[in-house]
Amino acid sequence: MEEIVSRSGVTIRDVARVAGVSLSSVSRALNGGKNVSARIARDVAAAASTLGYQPDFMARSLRTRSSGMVGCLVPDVSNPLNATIVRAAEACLRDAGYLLIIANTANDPAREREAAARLRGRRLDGMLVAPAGDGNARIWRDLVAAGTPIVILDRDPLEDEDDIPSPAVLVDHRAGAMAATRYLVALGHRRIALLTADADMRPSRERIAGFRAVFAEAGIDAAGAQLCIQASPMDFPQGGTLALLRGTPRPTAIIALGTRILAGVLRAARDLGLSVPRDLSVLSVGDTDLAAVHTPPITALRWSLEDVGRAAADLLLQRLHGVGGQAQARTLLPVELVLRESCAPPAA
Amino acid sequence: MEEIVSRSGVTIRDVARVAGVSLSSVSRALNGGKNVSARIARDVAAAASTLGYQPDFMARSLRTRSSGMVGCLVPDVSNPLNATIVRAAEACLRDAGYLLIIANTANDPAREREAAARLRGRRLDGMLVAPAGDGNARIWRDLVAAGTPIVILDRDPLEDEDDIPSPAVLVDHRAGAMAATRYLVALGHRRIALLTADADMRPSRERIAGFRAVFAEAGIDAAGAQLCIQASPMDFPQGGTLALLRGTPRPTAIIALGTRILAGVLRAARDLGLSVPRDLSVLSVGDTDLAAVHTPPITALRWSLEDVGRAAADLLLQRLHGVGGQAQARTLLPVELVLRESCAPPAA
DNA sequence: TTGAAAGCGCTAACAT
DNA sequence: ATGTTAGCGCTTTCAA
Repeated sequence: MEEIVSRSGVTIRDVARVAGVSLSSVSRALNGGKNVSARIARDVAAAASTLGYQPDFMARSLRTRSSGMVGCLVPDVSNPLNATIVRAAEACLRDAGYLLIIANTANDPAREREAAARLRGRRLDGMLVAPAGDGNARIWRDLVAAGTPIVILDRDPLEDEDDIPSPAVLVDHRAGAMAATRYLVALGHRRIALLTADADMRPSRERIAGFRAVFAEAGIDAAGAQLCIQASPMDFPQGGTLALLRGTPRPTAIIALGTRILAGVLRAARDLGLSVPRDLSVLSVGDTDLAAVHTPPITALRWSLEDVGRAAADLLLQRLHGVGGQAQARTLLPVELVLRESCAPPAA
Repeated sequence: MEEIVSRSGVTIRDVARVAGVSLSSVSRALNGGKNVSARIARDVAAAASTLGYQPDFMARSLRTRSSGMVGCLVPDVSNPLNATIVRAAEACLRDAGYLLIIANTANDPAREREAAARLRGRRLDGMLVAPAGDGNARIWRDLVAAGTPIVILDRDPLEDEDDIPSPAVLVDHRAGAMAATRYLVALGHRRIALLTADADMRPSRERIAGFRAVFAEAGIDAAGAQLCIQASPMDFPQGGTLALLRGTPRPTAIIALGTRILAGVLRAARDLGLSVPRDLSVLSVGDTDLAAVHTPPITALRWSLEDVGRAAADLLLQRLHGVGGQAQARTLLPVELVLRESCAPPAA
């Protein structure tokens, strides 16, 4: 089985010539394999491998109007959470023969528009997207209308002209936040602060809603539920927490939305000489090394990022392969509360 | 300036018809703009925007033999270090009009081969790659030989047939490791363990070399330099460290190569009731939230991942745009020692 | 300066 | 079952 390295530029024509058959026979043999005699199949395979033939996807795409590529728009791949999602999605899509194209949007609608425009001419077969905001829904709706299958990642599902929501992978942040808040309330906390960098995206919104719902259902004075929302000047987590913890009355527990925030909270607590959990209970939304390894280890809300990526890829593949009709257009992933040592009853 | 949303399928032909000019004039007007009268330029622009024309990159690529895409092969995007590099590179390349395609190789040569094969037919204009090992050099050399510009990320540079090494972005891990080791030695440590999950890739190799070099140059008994290399069963960091710390004599300081390892070390120290830095000094190679926020904060070796990504993208763009000849084919990035509170003189 | 025409490499009718 | 032909949408000679 000899193999000559292709110096690029071996076309289907060359294969046809070497195999002594027609162009289309080669195409058929190499693709479907339908309506191809054994002899031709064999000769073509031999010729192709001898020449080191590699089909040209550009040309193929031009004909078939499908690129074998899927776009992925995320706020920021360097965020470990997103990165994990992307990796899982990439693995699924790769196995199905697709290439993943990533574009960072920095949660910036302008960037997102730009990316959408740039991807439009590329004939992407589908998109995984975490939209930056609602103002931008139009650009996605356009893509949807143009027939590009889209799967939304943990954001509000878009609705098309017929009010059919696009497929989406959602995480049950509300239930998670409720579990976390209930846990703190059960420990005796009545002044709980929730720190977040945004309140607009679906995940934060849902968490905040869950947080409030627990206060309401428990009949606790809602004034105890402090919301600290602060679009991020770089030092927000630490600075914001310092301010919060210096206030009176001080919250006895803090729910930190995200690794960044958690880091700030822990730093601030240390700066103030507050001991966790004796002086302050800390609960992280999102489980990372930082939470798991910190001293003391931080109780955290966790959900499977791999599952998010996988589910998104599956939903998309389902639509790409046209299976299952409209079934299972939505996936809701559970959130789990990982009990560790950062929460305790408030000091009397 | 009215704008009608394209329902996809607006070709250059349509623009030509609407603008009342020929196909080629549109192409010229839209691209170079050379040899185009002002009138035509205006009419074409108007028509294009009215129709919401988007050039078809597939078709264009077929003609020009360049896809406007760059591949990026990394072991694992979900590793925050890689992810940061990827993000920085993506930003640079995007600004230059390129799309980034990522492929995870899991440091697995087989995967890498597969990815290389899959990307070959796509006419990628270039590649950023962190090769998984040396056995695979051939597949890259083939690509290089076929004319695809490649930039190596923090791995041994490949050499082509004429022994010209490929462009590469290297981090000065050896100097970093030396600085770290010297620091510990200066504190009085004589039994220092270096924990790593691999010893083959360039970064680890260089660090180990630096580590040993310091022992040699200081004339310290090399037996004090304990190397703990362990390809990762999932619990290696913790388990391996436990074993190490139970041994006699126990190392008084540990250098942890990577976040994963650091997490394991910290966990193990906690399990054993060892206080950092009183009973054990810990130094992290690679600076992350975990190191910065831990109690106590961990002294760490840091280098700019953004710079790695940016430098790689720049090197590649330089070659893509054919500027600068062969100049500046190599970038060596510095490593910095961030002093924090996890290292102290060993207990007497 | 502009237009006509020839492909890029491939797939998919359509004949045979 | 196999071959012939006509494009996919674009850029690029080559004439005019």
